[in-house]
Amino acid sequence: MAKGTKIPTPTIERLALYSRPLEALLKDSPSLISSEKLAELCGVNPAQVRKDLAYFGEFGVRGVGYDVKELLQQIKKILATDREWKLCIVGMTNLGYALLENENFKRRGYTFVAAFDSRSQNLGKKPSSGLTVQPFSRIKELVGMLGIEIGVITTSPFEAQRAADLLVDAGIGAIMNFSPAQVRVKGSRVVENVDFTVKLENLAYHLGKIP
Amino acid sequence: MAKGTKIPTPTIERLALYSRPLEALLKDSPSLISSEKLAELCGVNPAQVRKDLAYFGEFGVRGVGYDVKELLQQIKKILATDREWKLCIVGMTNLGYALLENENFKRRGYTFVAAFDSRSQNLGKKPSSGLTVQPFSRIKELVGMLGIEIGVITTSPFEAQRAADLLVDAGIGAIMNFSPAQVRVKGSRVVENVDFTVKLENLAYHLGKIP
DNA sequence: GCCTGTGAATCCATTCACAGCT
DNA sequence: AGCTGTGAATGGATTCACAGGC
Repeated sequence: MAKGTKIPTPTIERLALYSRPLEALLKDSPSLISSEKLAELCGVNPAQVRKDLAYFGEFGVRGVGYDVKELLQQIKKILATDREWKLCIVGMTNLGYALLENENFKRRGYTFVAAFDSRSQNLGKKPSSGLTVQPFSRIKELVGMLGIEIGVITTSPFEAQRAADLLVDAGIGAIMNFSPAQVRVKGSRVVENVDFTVKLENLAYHLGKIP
Repeated sequence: MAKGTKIPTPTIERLALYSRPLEALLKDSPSLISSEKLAELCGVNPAQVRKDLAYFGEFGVRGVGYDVKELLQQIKKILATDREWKLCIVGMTNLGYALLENENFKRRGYTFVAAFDSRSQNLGKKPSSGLTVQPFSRIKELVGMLGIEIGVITTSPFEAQRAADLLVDAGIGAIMNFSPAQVRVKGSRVVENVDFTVKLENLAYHLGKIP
């Protein structure tokens, strides 16, 4: 596969998807898996699996399949999840707290090293071992000092844009926004808007049509 | 636009997106908006906005634009969010608790009427006014009795499939799964898998390529 | 003149089908 | 024989560009 090809976003998201069952299969042996088997576990098409992987190299053996352990390693390398990432949370809402303590994040090497809130009554609290809630005014200083790479926004929708601006100004690399307000940033920074009321509304739409 | 046309999922998700700024614009007057303006607020293409809306009718006036209030009403009707929906949470993790108390859900008419957990030490607690945590064994009974339409799974990945099976068996209409394990259900039930570690991994991928 | 509604054109992603390797 | 890697074919979704109505 030619280098420099633009990789489709759905492909990246599926790579993450593939890694879940692979992790579970690590203990099994023989640790080989076919594209058909993996596809079934993830609910996708086998050709899709092969094409996704082929963007990055030839990881399989024709007539045999993929080695589970090696494939997982390769995927982690591609996704850059073979190392620790430093995050901060902005907005100590219940959701912010839940993410801070989230086992699935920890397990994958996403570590929260700072927490911010704008409401003075929340400052100084310790929602997690070693973390003290800091005011927005310290975002710039701490993002730089601690080398924070990803900012997670869990404020109310009204504060989301301000939070994003502060993070960008602090030189953050990427933003994940959980508030139901689209945030816009200048430059080529990476932003994921994960508004899950949108997903709920998709469910409501489908349910509303049936009865 | 012909009736019976299959509506693309992205269109539904964007309709939800459009409704956010429209709600904020409700108080303004004159309460008119052009596809271009709305598109800009949501970060999409103006033609996209018009095409999305055209699937469902002619809501605008040529040469003028869309009436904010009426457009919002129409969108809510399409998405079936002009009424209350009854939900339950399965898995009283931090995330489960955060969703239960989530203002954005409440504001949009999504009401949690039951909460379940499998761990006996959590049973009987009252995470929210009027709600008592119930064992999995009561899912079937309560989903039927309370008329619960949407089940939200916030268990560990290891319990997610069992939770889904129990919900389906109880006759639930739709499932939203927050655990990082794909759940599969038989039949035509609607399932949304909202694994946000997948989104994080997308950010990591992009960040990993830059420096 | 202005902005919607929409066929046509383009772009992107998925699936098929088979050549190629073990 | 079996399963990967991939060009070709298909299927969707987005964008363009303009006709149509205020």
